[in-house]
Amino acid sequence: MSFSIKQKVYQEVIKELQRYIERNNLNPGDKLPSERELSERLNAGRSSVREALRALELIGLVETRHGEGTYLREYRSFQTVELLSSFILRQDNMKDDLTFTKKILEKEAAKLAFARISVSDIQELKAILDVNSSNPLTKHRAFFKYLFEKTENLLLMKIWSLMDEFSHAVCVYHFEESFYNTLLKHYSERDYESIDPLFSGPSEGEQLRGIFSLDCF
Amino acid sequence: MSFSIKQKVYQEVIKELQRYIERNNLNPGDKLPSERELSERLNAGRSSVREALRALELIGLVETRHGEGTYLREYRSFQTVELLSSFILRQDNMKDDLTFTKKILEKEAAKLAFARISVSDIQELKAILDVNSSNPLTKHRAFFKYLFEKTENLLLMKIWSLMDEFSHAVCVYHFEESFYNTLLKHYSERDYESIDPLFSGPSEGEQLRGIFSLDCF
DNA sequence: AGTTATTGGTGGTCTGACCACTATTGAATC
DNA sequence: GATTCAATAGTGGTCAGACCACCAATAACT
Repeated sequence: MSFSIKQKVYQEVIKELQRYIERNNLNPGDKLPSERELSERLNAGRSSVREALRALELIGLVETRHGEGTYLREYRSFQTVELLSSFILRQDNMKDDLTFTKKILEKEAAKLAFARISVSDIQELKAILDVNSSNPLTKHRAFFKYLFEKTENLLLMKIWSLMDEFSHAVCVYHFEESFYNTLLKHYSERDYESIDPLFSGPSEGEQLRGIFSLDCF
Repeated sequence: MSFSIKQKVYQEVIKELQRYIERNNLNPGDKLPSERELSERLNAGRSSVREALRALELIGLVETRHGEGTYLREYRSFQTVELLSSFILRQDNMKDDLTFTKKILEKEAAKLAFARISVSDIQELKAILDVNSSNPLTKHRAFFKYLFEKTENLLLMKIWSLMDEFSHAVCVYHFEESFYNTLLKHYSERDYESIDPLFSGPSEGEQLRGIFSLDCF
C-alpha cells in the first residue's frame, strides 16, 4: 500500500525542474531548457510541460520571453499576493474594509517616508499638488505614489496600488484640500508626531468621516 | 494605435474567470464551467484554458476533481508555500519587505483592536499566551489572529494571514516574551498612546532589530 | 426494489501542426 | 575587411483533435 498519491504530470514536471535547478545550481537570470527539450527529457507532453511553466510564471518564479526561452527569475511574491488578494476581495463583501485598510497603508507610508523626505522631495510633492489641482483623484494617487516610492517598500506599494484600483471601482475617496499641505508642513518642520493624528482626523473613533470626502456610487 | 499590451491567452482566461466569478457571485465550493465550455465561450484553445486553470490550481485558488469538474476553493496556501519556500531561500531581497509590512499590519491591528478589547478579551489573550507558551510561533499567530478578528476588518486579516503564511516559508519571527504582556498591560490600563511606540521598539529608526527575534534559515 | 451495465460529461495527457518572435548565421554589398 | 541585410534555426504561443481515466446519472436487468 503505497501512500504516494498519483501526481499530475505538470506537478511532476515542477518537481523535476526544482531538482534540475538545484543540481545545476541555477541562479535568477539563468536559462532553463526549452519546452521541447524538457518534454523529451522528462517523457512528458509539451502541453504538460507548459502547464507547469505557466503556473510557475504566474507566481513569478519564472520569466518567459517569446522567441528566446524561459528564465529563472528573481522571486517576488507580489504577483501572487496581488492575484490572491484580488480573489479574496471578490470572495467576500469587504468593500467597506477596503477604503479603511487603504487609508491605514497610506498613513504608514506617510510615516515611513518621513525619514527619507528631503527638501527637494517636498518641492516635488508641491508640484504634484499644483499640476493635479483640478482633479482630486489623480492628485491623491500621484501624491501617495510618490510617498510609497520613498518608503522603498515595494510590497507595501503593490498592495496599496491594488487596493487603489479596486477602490476606484467601488468608491472613490480623497482627502480634503488642506490635508496634503498640512502633511507637507509636518514634513518640512520635521514634525513626525503630528502625522499619525492627521490621519486619524479630528473626530476620534470615527473611521471614515471627518477628513474624508467619499463619493460612492 | 492601441496601447493595450498583448496578453497571453492564459492570462486573459484568468481575468475572464475573475470577471465570471464576480458576475455570478460565486463562492468557495461553487463549480466553474468545464474546460471545454470555457474554451468555447472564450474563443480559446482548451490547452490555454488548462494553462490558466493549472496555474490557479497550483496556488490553491481552484480545486480540480477528475471526472467531476473544477471548483472554486477557499484559499489555503498549502503547496504554494512549500513550493515557493524552496525557491525563495536563495533570494532574500523580498524578505525584508514582507516581514516589515507584516509588522505594520500587526501594529495597526493592535491599535484598531484597542477600542474593542474588553476585560474578558484580555483574559482570553492571556490564556492564549499560556497555552502556547512553549511555542513562540503558534503563540504569535494565535495572539494576533485574535486581535485581527477583534478589528472586524476582514480584509486586513486576510492580507495579514496571507503574509503570515508566506513569511513562515521564508523567515520566522516573533516578538520577545515581554512584548505580549506589555501590550496586554496597555490594553487593561486603557493606554492607547503606548501601543505604537511598543511596536517601534527602543531603537528609533531601526526597523527590525530590537524587539524582534528573527529565526531565518 | 435493488443491482448492474451503459452512457455522457469531465479532467488528464499526448501529438502534431502552425504562427510569431528572436538571435544567429552567412551571403551580398560597400 | 567591415557593414548590412536576408535567410534560417530555435524558441515560445496557440490551437485542434485524439485518446484515456474517472465519476455520476441513467437505463436496463434481475
